[in-house]
Amino acid sequence: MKAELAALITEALEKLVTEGVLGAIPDAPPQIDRPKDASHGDLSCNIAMVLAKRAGLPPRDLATRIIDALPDNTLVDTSHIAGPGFLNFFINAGHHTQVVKAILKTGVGFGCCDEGAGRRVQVEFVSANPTGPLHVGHGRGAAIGDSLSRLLEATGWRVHREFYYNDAGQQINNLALSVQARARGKTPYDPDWPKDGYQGSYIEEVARAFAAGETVEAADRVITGTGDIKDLDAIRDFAVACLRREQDQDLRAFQIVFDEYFLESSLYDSGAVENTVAALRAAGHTYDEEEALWLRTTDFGDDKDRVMRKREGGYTYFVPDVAYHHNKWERGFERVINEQGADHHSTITRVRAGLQGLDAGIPEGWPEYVLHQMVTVMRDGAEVKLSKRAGSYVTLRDLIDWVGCDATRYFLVARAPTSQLTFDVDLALARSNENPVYYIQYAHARCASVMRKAAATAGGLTPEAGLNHLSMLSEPETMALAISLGRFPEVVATAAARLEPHDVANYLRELAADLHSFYNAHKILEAAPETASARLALVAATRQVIANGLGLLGVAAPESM
RNA sequence: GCGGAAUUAGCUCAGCUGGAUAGAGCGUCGGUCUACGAAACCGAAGGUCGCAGGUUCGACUCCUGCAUUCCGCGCCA
Repeated sequence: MKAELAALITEALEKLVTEGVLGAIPDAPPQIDRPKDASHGDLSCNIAMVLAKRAGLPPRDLATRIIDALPDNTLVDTSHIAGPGFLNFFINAGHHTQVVKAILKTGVGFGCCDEGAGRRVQVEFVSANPTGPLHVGHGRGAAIGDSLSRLLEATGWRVHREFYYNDAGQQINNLALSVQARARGKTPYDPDWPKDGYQGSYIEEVARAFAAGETVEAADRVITGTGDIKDLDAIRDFAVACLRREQDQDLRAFQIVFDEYFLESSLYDSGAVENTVAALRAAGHTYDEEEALWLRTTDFGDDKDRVMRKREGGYTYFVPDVAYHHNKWERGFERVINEQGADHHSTITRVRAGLQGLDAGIPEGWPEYVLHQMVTVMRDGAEVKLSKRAGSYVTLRDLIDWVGCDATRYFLVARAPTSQLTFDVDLALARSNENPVYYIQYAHARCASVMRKAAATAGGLTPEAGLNHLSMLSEPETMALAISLGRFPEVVATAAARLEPHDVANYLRELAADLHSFYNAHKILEAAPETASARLALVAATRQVIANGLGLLGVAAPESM
């Protein structure tokens, strides 16, 4: 609807250009807003104020000229000039309700567009190292990353979901040593417990399984424990498989599916790391100093240069990081979006600097990043800091066990990633209007219930029949609901463009409120037949949009609760 | 000290990339079930948008300082 109006206004501007009132029309399409105040119409435009100076006319005079130049159309009922020069448009009521037809016809596809045109985007998220169960921070990353992926798919992108992990570094070594110590019957309280060892009780389970010779099947590997507690390599392989399986289970419980698990070790095996170093050297961005090899990242906006190869010989972690992202580029992803915790903020400059240093024609702002802030968990009015199994942090599994997958996903994705999140367990558990996820799901179930009732009634009331009587829809609550339904495609497009899934959550809250208001104000099935069928069509359309929206968040849309 | 994020109603948060009288939910107060789902609805009260400048027709939004909170700042990952 916005686009239609923008086109009309552009046409009017073109006419004013030929009349010599304006020099040239602006490059960008006119900005169309939805005013908060209903008396300002359905849509408004600020173009007269924007162009007033260039036209050499007072904004209100220019506004008059624009309105007069507007071509004949069926979209706009009336238009007014208001305030300093706003154009306010009242849209024909029929246009608002026609969206019901479009929704029922398009179904699950309503809200989607082809902005991405099948281009490929990779979304990397979670990327937890296999040293323990996923914690709530990973959960936030999982919820945001998956929802982002769904939004991109809905807007025409081909999405590749990827999970990257370090399967060979010092942290993994600590993991192996911890398991070995547990296998030898030691506890974290013993004096010879490994330094920086992992203390959670899950380590004990791994040790027991290894000793018992169990076979572990994870999403990307299968390993059998040898039981030889002196063989650190065997323990390492087994422990990694165990923790990967643990995380697989967490992700499955959270309804997240990845297309690919990418191993850091593969970058060494394939020679990608060595090739990256060689390329950076060849491009002349490196130098030797104090027996180490440095990358001149300050050439690319970093505040100091970074070591690539340490004095003792190994590479620092950011070298494989650069190799990994070069690999992503070579795989042909036009866009790459990395969803990470904000504590990894400093890697952005380094990775981008490394990629620029390769002189491979990679754009400066590539890859894109979405960073989320910390999550704290509140229960019974106090912060929860410990988990039974993991010890030092609250796990994603804890949250899912406490409040369920739907509420966990909704709460973790409903806030802007940039703001710190307090997860209120008691609120997420509440089965009342305190709880937004149930509020939205209830709206969906309510629609489904009305539809069931209609289908079971002898009168033959169907949403399809209602499509011929949409003109019966007229009351304020009814129109408000129809208008909200019409916003959905804009919400999806904006949320995808800004990489902000929480827009969808907010929209659904508002849509559910509109549905409930409508429902309480007007009888549906007991109205006169034509009105009843039209309202039933509106309800069916609402159910569809709520289902589509919840789908973008990875939250279920129950038929009954 | 440097970099990033945040600061909006008692609480938790939105605010459509600069628009009109700053919005929700919870909580508080007051109403609505012989009713298609009351897990709902309707109404009321509640604000110096952290502070101070600047940019312009117009600032919660952009710029510059300052304050406070969180996160980074390793030849760890």
